[in-house]
Amino acid sequence: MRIGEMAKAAEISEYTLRYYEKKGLIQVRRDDAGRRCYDESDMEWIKFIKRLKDTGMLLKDIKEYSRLRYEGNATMQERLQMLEKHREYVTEQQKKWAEYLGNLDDKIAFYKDSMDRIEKIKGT
Amino acid sequence: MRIGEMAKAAEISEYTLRYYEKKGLIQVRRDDAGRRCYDESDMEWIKFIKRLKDTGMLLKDIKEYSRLRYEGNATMQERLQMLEKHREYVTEQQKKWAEYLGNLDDKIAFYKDSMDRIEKIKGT
DNA sequence: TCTTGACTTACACTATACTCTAAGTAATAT
DNA sequence: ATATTACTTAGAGTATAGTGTAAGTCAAGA
Repeated sequence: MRIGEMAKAAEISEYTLRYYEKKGLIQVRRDDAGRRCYDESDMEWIKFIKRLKDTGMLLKDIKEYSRLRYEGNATMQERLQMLEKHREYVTEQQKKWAEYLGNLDDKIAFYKDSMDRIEKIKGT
Repeated sequence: MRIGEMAKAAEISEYTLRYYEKKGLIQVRRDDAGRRCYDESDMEWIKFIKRLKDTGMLLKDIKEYSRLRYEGNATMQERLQMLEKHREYVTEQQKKWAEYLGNLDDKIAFYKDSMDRIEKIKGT
């Protein structure tokens, strides 16, 4: 798979794919002409990067995880630790969002109530 | 309350307070010497801005909400609509985080299982 | 062979959100 | 009176994460 195909399949721009590679997040094989060749494992890895990023992991941390991943099985323990730490972060974020939803609902209820009162006054 | 005090109370830097004001998110009264004077209602507003920001609302959208807020009661309907739209966004984010937590747990389980297998092989 | 299109590189530019500096003013403490 | 501190402004600099451009290479079809 070359870069254009990969970009479409993974829903990520070619620019971003090259950028991630330059940053050290992805390592890609080249063909004889020097063009990037992606395979299924690259695809999975890119999708995983997207999830890490979408849940607030910074590229510099994803890069660190990536480095360990390309080092192989010996780094499994470390990677597991990173994921468990990130898991904590994710559950914290969930709490935050739940709390915020409560706030927002209160605010919305308050607005609705205020507007009802205004309507009532107008009606009298 | 002057800017230094406000910054500490709201846990936000003086730089950021000035930046938000310059951007049009906050409108602040000045004293005779031209210094910013914050009151309790500013405090509440600033805390609300922080929550909007923490839940992914862009400053330019917060600015729009702010503009309506400073315009007074006539804009309540519009603000309510913004909040309800943002509420949708927040619940979507919650779903996303829940889904991601599932993925992450699978990945963690997979790592743990892989490491157990490696241990077993070593043991034989 | 020529052209088209997909690729390559290095580097410049953009957006978002701060963060800091420089130069100056005003109020307060010694 | 003077030094210190807290403030003021405009504008520059930083971090993060892309996004786009320019110049050139390579391969495949007409």
